[in-house]
Amino acid sequence: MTPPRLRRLRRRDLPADTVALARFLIGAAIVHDLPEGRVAARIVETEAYLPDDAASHSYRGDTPRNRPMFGERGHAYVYLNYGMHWLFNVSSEAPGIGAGVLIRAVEPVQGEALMQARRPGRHGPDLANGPGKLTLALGIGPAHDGLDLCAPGGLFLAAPPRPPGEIGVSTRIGISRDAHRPLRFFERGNPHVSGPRRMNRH
DNA sequence: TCACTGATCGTCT
DNA sequence: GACGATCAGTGAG
Repeated sequence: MTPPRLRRLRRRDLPADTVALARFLIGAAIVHDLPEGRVAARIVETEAYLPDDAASHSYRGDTPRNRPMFGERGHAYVYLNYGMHWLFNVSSEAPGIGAGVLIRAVEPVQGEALMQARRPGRHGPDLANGPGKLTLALGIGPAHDGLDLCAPGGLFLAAPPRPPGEIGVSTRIGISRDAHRPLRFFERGNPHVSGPRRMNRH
C-alpha cells in the first residue's frame, strides 16, 4: 500500500471558534513521526470545551496545568486523567481565552502495526476508540503538552485523508457539570467511534 | 449490551 | 482529602 498523502494544516486553516474547530477536525488526521516510523490516524470523534463551560479545565482560570488551553489555537494540551491515561486536546480560541477540543477517537490510516505494538492484543476499532487509548496508540504523552501543532515538528494535524461523512451530535461523555450541552461530535456510522451505541445515533 | 468495580495519582479545595 | 474529560474485566439479562 502506498502511504496516503497527508497535507499539514496551518493555523489559518483552523476555524477560530471552539465548536467550529471540533466539527472541522472530524475527518482530519493526527500525524506522528516516531523513531520506528510514521503513525497517522483519522479523527472520528471530538468534544468541545468552551470558555463559559463548568466542565472545562479552563473554567476557573489559568493554572500551570491548563495553561496550553489559553494559548493561540492549534496548541496541544495533554494531561493525566484518573492518574493513568494521557488525554490529548487542541487549543481553540484566541490567546488568553481558555478552551479546547478533546480528541476522543481515531481510525488508523498509516502505521497500524506500530499502533498495535503499543496496544498489545487490541485490534480494529478497539485500537483507538477512546481518548486514553488513542494517545497510547499514537505515542502522545506529557512531552507534547504545550506543543504548537502548527509549527514544524513530528506531531501535527493534517487535512482529511478521506472526506468526512455526516456528523452526529450528542452530550459529552464522562462529565457531571454542564452535562446537558450538545458538544460531542462524531462521524455517524463509523465503527471506530467510542461510547454506548445509544449515544451514536444522532 | 449495559452496569458495576478496581486501579491509580496529580490537581485543586 | 476528594475528585476526576478512563479503561478493562466481570457478571447479569
